[in-house]
Amino acid sequence: MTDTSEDLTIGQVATRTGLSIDTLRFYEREGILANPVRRNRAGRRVYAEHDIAWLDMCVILRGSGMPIPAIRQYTELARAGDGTERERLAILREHRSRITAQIDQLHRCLDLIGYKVGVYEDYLAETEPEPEPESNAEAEAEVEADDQVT
Amino acid sequence: MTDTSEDLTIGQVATRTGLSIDTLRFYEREGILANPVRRNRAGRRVYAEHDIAWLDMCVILRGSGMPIPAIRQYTELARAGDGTERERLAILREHRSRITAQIDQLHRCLDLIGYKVGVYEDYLAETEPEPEPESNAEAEAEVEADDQVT
DNA sequence: CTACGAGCTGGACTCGACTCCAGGTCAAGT
DNA sequence: ACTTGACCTGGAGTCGAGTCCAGCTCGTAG
Repeated sequence: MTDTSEDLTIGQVATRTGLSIDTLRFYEREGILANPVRRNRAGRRVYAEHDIAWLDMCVILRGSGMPIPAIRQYTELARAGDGTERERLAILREHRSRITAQIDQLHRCLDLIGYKVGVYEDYLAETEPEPEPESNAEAEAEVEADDQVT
Repeated sequence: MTDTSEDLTIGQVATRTGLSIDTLRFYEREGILANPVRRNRAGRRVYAEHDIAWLDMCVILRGSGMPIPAIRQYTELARAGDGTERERLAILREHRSRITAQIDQLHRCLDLIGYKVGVYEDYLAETEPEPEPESNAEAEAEVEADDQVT
């Protein structure tokens, strides 16, 4: 069942997931594919549509900083099937809390940067109202260490 | 000027910034300290209060994923002083846009996880309404590969 | 005097996540 | 028959960001 339906080569999977071929093989070695990849008689990998879906998920999780061991753990539980739902849920919840913490941290950084950008914008608006289209004049300005700009 | 005011040892800076001593020396080698660290006659590093402020900023920037070369670049401009404000502003703006992109990405991941958590919660609520306080019974459930749980 | 704790240096090591490479196989096209 | 392109393997290399270590120097306390 589900045999001649929609088989994909590693190249196709690479273009569709945005991962490199090397990374796909690497992920396979790392055991984060939902099920062992089939091979054709030439020994080449044969992927199915649902591998794409799984990999898309992996891409999102990786993009959010989930380390490969955690993804592998989740994958193994999913492979094991029934009875592992609680653990999978725990993994997801934990990663979610890490993500929200990370978002908070990023917002703190945004605040900092927003403040600094404001300072610089004000400064530049004061001192140089015109954008000055063409000039590579090197200004050897007074380098007086000012604690103003932190 | 500003000599005997508030000198700090590397150990104090480490505890106050949360960075390790090794990391502080590493950052110094990487050139992301606003000004060269002074030394006492024994050759030991002597930090000042404003180094803490600068390092706190570095910690925030690093925490938001800004790579060390970018921080160094910014630092060098800040060291160079007047005339580099435009460039500093550009660096900040660029990093800001990377941060917002990253936040978006994290939110997308949160959506995914939120969805999955919901699925698992519903599933567990259906099949096991009681939290079952004490039980390590290993349920060898039917392991039928279901595409339901992606 | 000796021991200790805190620092110092240069350089090696680790870790995570890829990325690259040499050398080989296979199927299809010319 | 031969070339090409896509794929294979095992293993080495890279990169970023620290982290660790051996062996040394101080200053102080017992």
